[in-house]
Amino acid sequence: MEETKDLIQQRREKLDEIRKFGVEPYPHKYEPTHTTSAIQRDFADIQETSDDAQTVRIAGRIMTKRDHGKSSFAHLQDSEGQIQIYVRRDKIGPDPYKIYRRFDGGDIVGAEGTVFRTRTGELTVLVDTIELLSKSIRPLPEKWHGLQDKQTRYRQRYADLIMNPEVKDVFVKRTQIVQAIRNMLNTRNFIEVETPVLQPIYGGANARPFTTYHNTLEQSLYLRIANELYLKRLIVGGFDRVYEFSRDFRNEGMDRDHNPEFTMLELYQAYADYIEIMELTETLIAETAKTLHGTAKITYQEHELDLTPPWERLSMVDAVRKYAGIDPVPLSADELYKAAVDVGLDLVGDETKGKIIAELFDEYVESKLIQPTFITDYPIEVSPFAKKKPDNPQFVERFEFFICGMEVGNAFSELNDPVDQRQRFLEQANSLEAGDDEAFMVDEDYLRALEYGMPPTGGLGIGIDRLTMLLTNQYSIRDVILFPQMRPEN
RNA sequence: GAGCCGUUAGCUCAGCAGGUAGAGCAUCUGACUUUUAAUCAGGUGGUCACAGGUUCGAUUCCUGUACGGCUCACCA
Repeated sequence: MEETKDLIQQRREKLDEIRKFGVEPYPHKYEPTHTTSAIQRDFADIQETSDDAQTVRIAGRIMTKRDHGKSSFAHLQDSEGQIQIYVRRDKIGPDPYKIYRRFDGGDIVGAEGTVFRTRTGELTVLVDTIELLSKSIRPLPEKWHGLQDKQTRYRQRYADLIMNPEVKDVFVKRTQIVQAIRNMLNTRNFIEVETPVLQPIYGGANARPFTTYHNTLEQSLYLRIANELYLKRLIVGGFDRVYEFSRDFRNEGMDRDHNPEFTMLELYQAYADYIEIMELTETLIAETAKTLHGTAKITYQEHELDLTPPWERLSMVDAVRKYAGIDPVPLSADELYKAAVDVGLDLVGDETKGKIIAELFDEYVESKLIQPTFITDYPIEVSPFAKKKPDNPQFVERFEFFICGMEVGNAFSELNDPVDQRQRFLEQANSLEAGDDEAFMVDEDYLRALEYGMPPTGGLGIGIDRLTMLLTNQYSIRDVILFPQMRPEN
């Protein structure tokens, strides 16, 4: 980049000078004996320098450097933390010290020495030898304020991770969340599988897809918006418990809790219904929180949350009654329409009763659900893959769960009646024809699978990014995705 | 897509009722062998996001564009 040419030029000159000393600035390997945190742990009791001091070898990035003439202090940072090193000319020799003087903040070095504690009490490695492992020619951000600019932090996540250790911590936790869930599912005899990202027919959710093209097949393909229909094919095939952490892609807006590509855990369990899945859900999430924090009570922004099961369960109709002040049950579609418009809902006029209930819920209920809450029994119109309730075919056995006003997951008793499913597909196809660009087409192969017979099955999807936001107290989805989607810089 | 805000040195930020810019840190030179935001002395570094307009003169005022942030809309 042109703007830092001068500083980069300076460092390239140092690079040349280092080479003139016969030192290769980009050697091939180094063998550390300790990480910084291992030293902090193993030498916690040490007082001063001792003659039988154990030699350690560490490797890391120089974060600060304080030269004092013939000696110098610096902090090295590795993947686990930082440790101070103390470099003395009379220890390492005059020529190595000249080379060391050309090291900069950002350089990656290996150092061997003994551990002691300085006058001010900081555990420090007194260096016997130090060598350059990789010369940095681009200056790091300032040490005190670090890197603040969000744009730079998202675009140059590497610089963000170097400068802001708490960022790295979030992503370590993200991995731990996935790992905790994986362990629990494996223990429960679920099998982790992989299904196509490139799909000839997209489905399993209402969303606009990304489209791509396969040259050899000479056909359009879609990046999956969900993997639901593939996992259920596997249930048909006899995998009774399957799951996948699925990177899904939706060609829609971006905001605090939407990124065009995101990760969804989907799982399917044969012979379970949505009530059983509800129990699994609250257990999975509470246990994940415990693995991470040792407790199911967490803080998210200004809210204190208790994820301990059982969570509140509220039917969508009850929720609308409670929060929107409208009881949809006794009302006709027309009456409900009028009531909804009266409270300020913006409707076109051709909505069905179920659609209006769902709209009322989205508008007046969702944001009020702070503590973890299951909302159950959705209108059939908005749930094309869920089984009808036996006692009321206008509603389905479905739940979503909300925490801090955010939808985190979605589940249902899976529709396994192939005739009913075909009918639901046809309704979607009609909507698509009519211009609903989030509806989807008939998936004949999926119907064929159902025709072979799918056991009664409960299915669940959990937004891993949003769950990570909650469990790591991050305000934006961009802070739990390493490389969030951004417009090009230029 | 709309509204508001932002973009000034490598980083973090000031500044200007219009008169072509400052600080701290980083960097460079010198001093300094237990410092830690090291210290002391001196220096370098800027197309003030980009393009137009108003003006004798614009980094400053106006308009547009780009990128970002927040809110809303859209959206699971």
